[in-house]
Amino acid sequence: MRISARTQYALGAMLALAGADRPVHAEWIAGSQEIPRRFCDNILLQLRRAGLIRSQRGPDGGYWLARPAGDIALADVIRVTEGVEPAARPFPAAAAPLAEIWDRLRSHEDALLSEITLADVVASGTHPSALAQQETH
Amino acid sequence: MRISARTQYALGAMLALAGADRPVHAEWIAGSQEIPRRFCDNILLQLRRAGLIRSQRGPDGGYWLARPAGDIALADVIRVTEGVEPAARPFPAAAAPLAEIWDRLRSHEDALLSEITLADVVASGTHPSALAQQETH
DNA sequence: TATTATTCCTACTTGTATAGTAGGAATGGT
DNA sequence: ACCATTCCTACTATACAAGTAGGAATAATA
Repeated sequence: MRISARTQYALGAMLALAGADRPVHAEWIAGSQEIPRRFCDNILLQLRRAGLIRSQRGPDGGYWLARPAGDIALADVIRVTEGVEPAARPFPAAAAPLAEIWDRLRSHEDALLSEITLADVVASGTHPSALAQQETH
Repeated sequence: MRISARTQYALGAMLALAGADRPVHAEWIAGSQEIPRRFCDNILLQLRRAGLIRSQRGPDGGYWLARPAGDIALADVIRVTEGVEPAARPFPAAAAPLAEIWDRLRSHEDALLSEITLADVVASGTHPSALAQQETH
């Protein structure tokens, strides 16, 4: 389970937005999440194009979530920054049974990341037990 | 869950050895698993140094498993080829709750790959149901 | 309308890892 | 002596990740 810096930053930015109650500047996001300033711009742009956040230009502009934090899963963010994987090269027939295992792992990962929302993670910051319950249902 | 070509090949090679009942040549392993010939050498060398396989030089030399296929987990092979991850960079404090999630995913992955052995995978080639039972105990 | 702060966009640079290849030395059977 | 094999170091080429550069577009404010 590879997590690129880009993805980590994107999730951080989304969590920052989830915790804010009004539009915030890229400057502030970058600062609070320790994201290199211009790289942050770059990532926010990508998130906006994907429809996860919205923005306003000019002084007193900023960014905010396009949907409530409870409606955005971690997987939604990750899919954007990691892009869609280029369909693994043709499998050596002899090792085919492994494919089933990779599939199982991928499914589990996908299920978990799809059911945890930004709101869950924000809540887990204050209620440390919140996330622990996620896996059970 | 990233699987490099190297790891995929290494697992293929190990499965090939698990299915053989006597020492086999790198030539044959490379052929049956569609591994580039010299890259295969390279990988077998790494597996031998890690103690997973043994070898014999000269004509009629070859490779074989160092332990029974039932005693070698997929994770044993993967740890060798993927090396040990270089301890993720310091975490932006603001996104700390994510660390817990990455940990959970990694643990699950590790548990699954540690309990499936080469023998299990070989068996699943003939009994397609064999692998499906693994996750339950 | 000029100024200024912000988002927006393309393209570039640089570092690192992956996927292999090259050339040959060492070994062991015949 | 010969030959097939494993063994070993080092090299190359490509792709991707991480981040930077330069500036255009937009919008509030004076």
